[in-house]
Amino acid sequence: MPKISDEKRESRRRQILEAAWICFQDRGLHETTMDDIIRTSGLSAGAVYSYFSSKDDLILSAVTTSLAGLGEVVIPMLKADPALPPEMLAQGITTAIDEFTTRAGYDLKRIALMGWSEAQHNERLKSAMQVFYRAVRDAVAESAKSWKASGVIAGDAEASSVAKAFVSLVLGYVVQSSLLGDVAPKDMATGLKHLMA
Amino acid sequence: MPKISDEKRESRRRQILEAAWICFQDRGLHETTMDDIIRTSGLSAGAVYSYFSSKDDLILSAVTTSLAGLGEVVIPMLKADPALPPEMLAQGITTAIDEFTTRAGYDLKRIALMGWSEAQHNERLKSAMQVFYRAVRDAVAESAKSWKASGVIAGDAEASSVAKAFVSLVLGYVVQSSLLGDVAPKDMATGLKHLMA
Amino acid sequence: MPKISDEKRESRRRQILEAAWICFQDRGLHETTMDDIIRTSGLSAGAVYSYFSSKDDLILSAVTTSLAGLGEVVIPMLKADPALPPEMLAQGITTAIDEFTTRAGYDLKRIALMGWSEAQHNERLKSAMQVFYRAVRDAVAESAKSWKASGVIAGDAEASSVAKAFVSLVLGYVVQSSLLGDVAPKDMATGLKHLMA
Amino acid sequence: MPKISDEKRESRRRQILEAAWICFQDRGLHETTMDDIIRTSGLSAGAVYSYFSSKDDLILSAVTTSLAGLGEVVIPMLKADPALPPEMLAQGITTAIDEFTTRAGYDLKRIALMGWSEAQHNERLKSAMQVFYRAVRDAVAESAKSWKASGVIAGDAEASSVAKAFVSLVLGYVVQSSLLGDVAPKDMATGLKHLMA
DNA sequence: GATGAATGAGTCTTCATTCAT
DNA sequence: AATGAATGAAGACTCATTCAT
Repeated sequence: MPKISDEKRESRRRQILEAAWICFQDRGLHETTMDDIIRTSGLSAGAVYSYFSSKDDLILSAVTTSLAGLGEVVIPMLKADPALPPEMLAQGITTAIDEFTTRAGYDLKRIALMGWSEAQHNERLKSAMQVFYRAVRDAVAESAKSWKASGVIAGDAEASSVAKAFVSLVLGYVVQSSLLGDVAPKDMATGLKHLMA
Repeated sequence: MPKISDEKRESRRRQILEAAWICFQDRGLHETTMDDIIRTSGLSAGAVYSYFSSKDDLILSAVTTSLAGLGEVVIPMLKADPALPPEMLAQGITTAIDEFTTRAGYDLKRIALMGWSEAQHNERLKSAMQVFYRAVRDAVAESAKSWKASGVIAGDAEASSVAKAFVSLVLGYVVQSSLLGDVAPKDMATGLKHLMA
Repeated sequence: MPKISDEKRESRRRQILEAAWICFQDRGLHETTMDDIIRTSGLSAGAVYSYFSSKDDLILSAVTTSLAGLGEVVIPMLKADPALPPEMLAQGITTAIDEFTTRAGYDLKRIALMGWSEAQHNERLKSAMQVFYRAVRDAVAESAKSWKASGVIAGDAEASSVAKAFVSLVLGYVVQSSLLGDVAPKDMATGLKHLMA
Repeated sequence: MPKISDEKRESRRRQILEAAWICFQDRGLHETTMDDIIRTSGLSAGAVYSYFSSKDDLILSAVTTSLAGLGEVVIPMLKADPALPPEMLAQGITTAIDEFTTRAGYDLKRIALMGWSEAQHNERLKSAMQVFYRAVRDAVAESAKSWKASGVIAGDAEASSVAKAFVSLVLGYVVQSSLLGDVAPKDMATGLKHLMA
């Protein structure tokens, strides 16, 4: 029995994660049953369990993997040199989120929302998410320093507060988009700009 | 035991809701069992079910009641005349949220977060939440018009985009507060002000 | 507090029994809840329990009372002198059953059927029903003796077997009527007559 | 544990049905708990539910399967050519019922009785039973035509009424047997013969 | 006598996980 | 390696009955 190749393993994991995303966003993290995911993935129960040790593991992986993918898109934008000005960054990040999260049949934004909720009483998930969001916020704080240096914002502004407010704007965009569905990246950009005028 | 008085009924409902809030924020909406709530409330299963017809009903009531209470605090602030300027409104609302949501033993902000997640696949809850958040956003849009009129923001600003951005800031505050825990109303106020400078 | 009069008590019992008949025939003996009966009767739980000590008691009373009422109609017919000939008796009894059991909103035949089923594992009810049906069968056996005496049937016929067959015909009429609904007393009379020709 | 064979599946279903018959006749259809059946079957809850989707499904299957088995014994007798004369048919069918229904530890006649009762408020069961009993009655009507043709009964007899009366006799036998327990196939045969003389 | 809110044991059913094949 | 049938603990909800008022 030859060992399965690494690519094969990776593609199987992906296949299961994809199934999990679909089910989770359809039914919620805990209302989704392992059987839902198993059936959607097209694999057997045993197979799924050989890739993910438990449902909790699958939840953690589903949320953090989606976050990591999003990070790959967003972080470079934050590290752009020269730093993008606030309203362009707001539009850029929210647009990137929209583009990255909107998949065939599901929307990872909603998975993120579910992850925040789940993290309230799941320490492992909470830690993983905190690492991610703190990294994002730190990168925004760096941008804030550039903004101060280049005179885009006041020189006595606190980078950390600016970063917190900016991150709120983005997180709130995800909430509004998932819950009300009538917001666009443009709203964040122009709204912020006018609020800033 | 002849007919119970209306106040008594209301206080019993409250007692159950209080128990539900504690359990929900501790264990999550679906990870909480009815037995958890029943035990925490100090009542019997039958009694709880005579006030709430199902767990779903209890989830809906727990989330919407907490939202309604919050609305009573926030809406007047939005309707203040003359309208509070943006950064003061941001600080005022986030402070009010903190004060209203922080209870003995639990934090309703986390219940809100769970509600957003649950609303993704619970239409009744989603509708109820949409009504609330749209009302809030509409009120913010009214404030935005005042801001335009009084020259606080540009005359050609779109009130709706300004409202969407502002609401994002507040919603994002709730997320950041629940997830990272290191944000204060002051951050939103000063962050916004500096972003606006 | 003056004791309630006997007529009043009797009419209350009747009221509850009537409610029980309606519910039982609608939902079945065990699928009917005490609350169904309580609500249908228009009385309070306590009131119903002051007339019937338990649900089992109510089931027993509902079935036996309906049987007793039926007996009052059927027994005289069986004791008619001179005895009615078989096919007229068959038609007479089944017609009487139809007339007695068909009430506004329910049909006691169905209650009888439920009683037979319940009696399979309810000894008290079984005994009560056995007393009734044996009495009926004994009366039929008496008629059979008259039939032999008057030459309507063979002189060497066994009255007990004739009675058993005749009673089967009547019981089977109840089953067929409740289950298939397309039988009439006339069918029993003419069917029997032709089978006898 | 790869796919189980069809025979294995069938035998497992049988095992559960057998357990259900035992419990149902002991305790009644609704007084029997799923746990009773589960324990009696020797399987686990999950296993039982993988063969029968609900208690209702199990009730329906228990009753209709027993009916179907009985049909396999009785229908050939009704279709015998030349047709058996009435009293022989009566004795034949009731004897077949006795032989078929009496099992080690339980009696399917009682299950039939419970089925009739249950059918009063269970439409799916009612339909299934109606199909069966109508088929039986139609076959009896065919026999009645033979009887007319061969002069066993009057030429102007109505086959349908004769069939209805005959079926009543058989159904009533089941009732009397289950309720009073002192009837034998012979009683139906001789009782009918003498009633016919 | 009457009321009806409260009790809590008991029921059906689900579902994460395992392991014999 | 893979399969999917089996497990059984746990969960939501019901309902006969009681008893404080």
